[in-house]
Amino acid sequence: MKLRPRQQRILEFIQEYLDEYDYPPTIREIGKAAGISSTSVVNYNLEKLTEMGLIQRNREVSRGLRLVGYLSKHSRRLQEESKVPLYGKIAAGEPIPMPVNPKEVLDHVMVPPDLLPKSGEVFALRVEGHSMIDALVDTGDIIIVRSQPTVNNSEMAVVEIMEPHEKAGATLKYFQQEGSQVELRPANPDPAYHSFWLRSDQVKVYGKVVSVLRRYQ
Amino acid sequence: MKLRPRQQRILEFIQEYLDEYDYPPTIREIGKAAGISSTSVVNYNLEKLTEMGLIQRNREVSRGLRLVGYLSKHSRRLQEESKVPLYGKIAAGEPIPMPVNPKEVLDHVMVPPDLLPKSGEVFALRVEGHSMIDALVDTGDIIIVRSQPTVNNSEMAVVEIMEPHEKAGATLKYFQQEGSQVELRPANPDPAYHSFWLRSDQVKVYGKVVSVLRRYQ
DNA sequence: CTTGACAAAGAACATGCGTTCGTTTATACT
DNA sequence: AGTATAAACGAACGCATGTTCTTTGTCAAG
Repeated sequence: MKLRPRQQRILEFIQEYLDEYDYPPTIREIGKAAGISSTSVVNYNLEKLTEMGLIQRNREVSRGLRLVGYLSKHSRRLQEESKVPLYGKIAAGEPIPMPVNPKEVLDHVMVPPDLLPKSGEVFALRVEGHSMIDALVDTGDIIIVRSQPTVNNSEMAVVEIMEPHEKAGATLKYFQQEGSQVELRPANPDPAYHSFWLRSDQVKVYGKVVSVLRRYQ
Repeated sequence: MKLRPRQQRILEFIQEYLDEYDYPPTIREIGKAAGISSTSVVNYNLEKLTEMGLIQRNREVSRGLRLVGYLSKHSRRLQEESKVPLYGKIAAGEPIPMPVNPKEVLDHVMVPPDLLPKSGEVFALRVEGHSMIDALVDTGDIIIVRSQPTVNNSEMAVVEIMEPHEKAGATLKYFQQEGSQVELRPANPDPAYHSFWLRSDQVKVYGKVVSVLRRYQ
């Protein structure tokens, strides 16, 4: 059984009404909002919605209905605020081609508000590789990145080495700019990891790392 | 103006009722719950509560009241579940006397559910010191600890070195037990940091580290 | 064309439910 | 004690609101 437009409208209205008043509407209020002149028609549709499990009713009780799965405005805001999109993996090591750009959201990560910047867009990435191990970031960690087109020197940044550079791809490194030269510096004493030096126009900055989450096991 | 017991009871009842039905009670339902025989008395008290700003009313409307600051059961659960008590600082370095025991809650930390273990009590500590730097944990980090009386070898643990040992105090170390000997091993190549060897009865285990949160700046 | 299920309408009905009012009982102040 | 104010009671009132019943229109199946 599928939802008719009128029933869709009724559900919408109930939600709007709950958001505004914190208690459910009466049958007549629903009727008015959905352009239904007769209370019996509203009742009829509410019964259908009940059968479909979308609402629950308490008969003989004024405003005796609840919207299944309804979250208060407050709850929704709370939940939405702490949800950060996870775009994919970031190489801490050799740059890997990575779709930071095509903002394909693979998943969402809940992040407590204390770990988010006061302003700005943020996104999350899962770290792959060991180049930033001395910066206390390693494979498996989730980093929270604040989107910004530039970063200050010595901040940990998500950057992309642009085509046609042979090392083209995105990577996580310390960022250091001297004139038009940019150094992308790893944080690993192992000589296998080394800085990249590039012209600033070969590097696109996605943002800086603002926090790190790690789960053991 | 202060709350009379009867008014307290009314507020309680409205909350309970909302938790159960998702819509507010009628005056008569309130009266019944609060042992008030007359609807006018309920009305009288609701007016008082409105003056005090504890509820809001829409006159002439059935169930036309809202509880100021009410959070749905669902919201409260969501908020409560992710709130972890912060007991204080933990030494990653020389043990410091620390009140892990007197469960004085200094603060609370919001922790996303993905970073919490499926079961068990957890608490949070702020790391002080550099001994675990090779384990990617350093000063300022927040560790989430699962309370448990024992840990497996090579797990990162919060332990207390018991009195009357000269180094008595709580500390964060890798835990390694061989027979009745316990090694508390730091993760810092600097020789200034070194393992402690103790008899197992000189060590009390508080729990193991399950996750780490870090905020830059 | 007829039938039957579905959707909608309108009216009538029966409670549900907030309001009002006259009265009575506590509580506090002088 | 006397008076004013707050708190509580019970009953009556009336609009609010859910329910039920009859009727009408639509549309697809037989």
